[in-house]
Amino acid sequence: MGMGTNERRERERLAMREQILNAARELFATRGYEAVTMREIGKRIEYSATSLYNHFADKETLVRELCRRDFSDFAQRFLAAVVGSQSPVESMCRAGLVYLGFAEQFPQHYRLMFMTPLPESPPEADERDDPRMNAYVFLKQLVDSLLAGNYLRRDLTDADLCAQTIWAMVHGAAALELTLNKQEAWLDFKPRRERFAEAMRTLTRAMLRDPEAAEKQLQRALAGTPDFGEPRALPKTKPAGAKQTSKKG
Amino acid sequence: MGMGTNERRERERLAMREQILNAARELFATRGYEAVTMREIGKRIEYSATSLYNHFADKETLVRELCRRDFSDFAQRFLAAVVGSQSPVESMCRAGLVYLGFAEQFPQHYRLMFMTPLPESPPEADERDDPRMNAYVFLKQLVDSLLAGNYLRRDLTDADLCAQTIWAMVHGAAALELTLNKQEAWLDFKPRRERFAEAMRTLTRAMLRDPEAAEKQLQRALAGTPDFGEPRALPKTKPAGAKQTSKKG
DNA sequence: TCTTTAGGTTAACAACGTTAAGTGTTGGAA
DNA sequence: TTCCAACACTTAACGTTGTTAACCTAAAGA
Repeated sequence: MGMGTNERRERERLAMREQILNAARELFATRGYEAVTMREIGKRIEYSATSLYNHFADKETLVRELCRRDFSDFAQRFLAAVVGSQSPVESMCRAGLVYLGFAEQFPQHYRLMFMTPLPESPPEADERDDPRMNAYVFLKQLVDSLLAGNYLRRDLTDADLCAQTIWAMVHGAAALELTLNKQEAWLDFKPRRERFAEAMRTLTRAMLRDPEAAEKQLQRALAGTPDFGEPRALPKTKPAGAKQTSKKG
Repeated sequence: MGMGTNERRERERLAMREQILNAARELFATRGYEAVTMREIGKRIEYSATSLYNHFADKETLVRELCRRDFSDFAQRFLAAVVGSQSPVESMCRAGLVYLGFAEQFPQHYRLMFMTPLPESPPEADERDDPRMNAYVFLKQLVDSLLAGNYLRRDLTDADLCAQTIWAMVHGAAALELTLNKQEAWLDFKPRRERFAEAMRTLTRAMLRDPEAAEKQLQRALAGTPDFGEPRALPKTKPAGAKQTSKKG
């Protein structure tokens, strides 16, 4: 007997791991990384704080595993957003709004993913080139198709430079608001929808050969994004990669 | 006798305050806010950590005072950069490069100023509307002059929206690099100069009526910015505002 | 039945920001 | 001169943090 014992233990171990991740996700997403303590995460799942260290080397690797999943979730939103799109220009408009919508709906995730310096965590081989895992790869493919279709201004030839410019614009529009989170009365910060739309318009007007046509696509994309919604936490995720981040791997 | 006693004490008190600020500035600028401890700042000036609390309520207000001065220094760089400028368009190009250059030269300061959520510190009355203290006011005045001179695209009418779009673009270009600080080999991050130039080109092409003329101004401004230089710490500052941030004010 | 091992616990550590309590020194008043 | 109050500073200490060490306990395999 005891044949399936190891399997069962492995299953239980994985379940515990998921419990930790889900509890941590919820806490981090509402109060931010630094404000959440290991003891608190432990209490949430009715374990002692030290037992978390059986599954994650430290707080940092715990949050990195969450980020890893979020990056994957993030990338897949782009893939989903461009299905049915009729031109690369339309895809670009939709993708931009997906980016901005993500930052708005999941601000704490966004903060961890793009506003906190990552400590030495180069993506795994399978994450590096897969647009389902790495949104930058998706963006670059999109720029490639814009280049191939001669949609871009003639002097734009470097796909990486274009991709990074696009990224910088949407990141700026998203991040500025997260830093100035409070309603700073003196600033007259414009409503998100206006700022996001103008950011996208800036990109299309600056980079595309036919900005007028792009304006129509942008309006359609905006209309198809009914509302960005309230900030919340990402839903729970399933193991996915099943990576070994544990100490006792 | 002892007539000037109080004055002398006040002077000594202020000198100590400056010592603390200068030590803190240097430490924060090289290792970042969180990595620096109060004990360490104290040791640097050969005092105990607790004596810092005679001058600043806590670590947070200490760093905020540094930020306050940096904001002022920051704003004055813009004023200095546009003297001799022959058109608002030229001013815009120069100002953009000043912004990006600042972020590059003083990355830790930039991080504190624009990438860390500020805790409830509305600017003082004299900082709110003075372009020497508040760079946003400078930027908005610049946009106003662009609007007044009919340099902007006809559908751009809201000065705040324009200013915030410009800000978002340059912030994105600057901040992305600070988050991805390591040379992430997989990303093929373009050299700063290329990315910054393209960010400015994006803005001028998207917002100005005559992008071709702007391109010339931009090239001139780029040529006038020989090199962004290496990251370092801001030089020491003099009391300036002489605000009372101390506990025993 | 004994041993090993995985997975949990409580206790403890070092470091942090910060506060409390104690120590001189100094300028002015009696 | 003597006393006192204010001040600048120091050392101890507190409460929390992330993390490690020491211990326990139940279950699997011999």
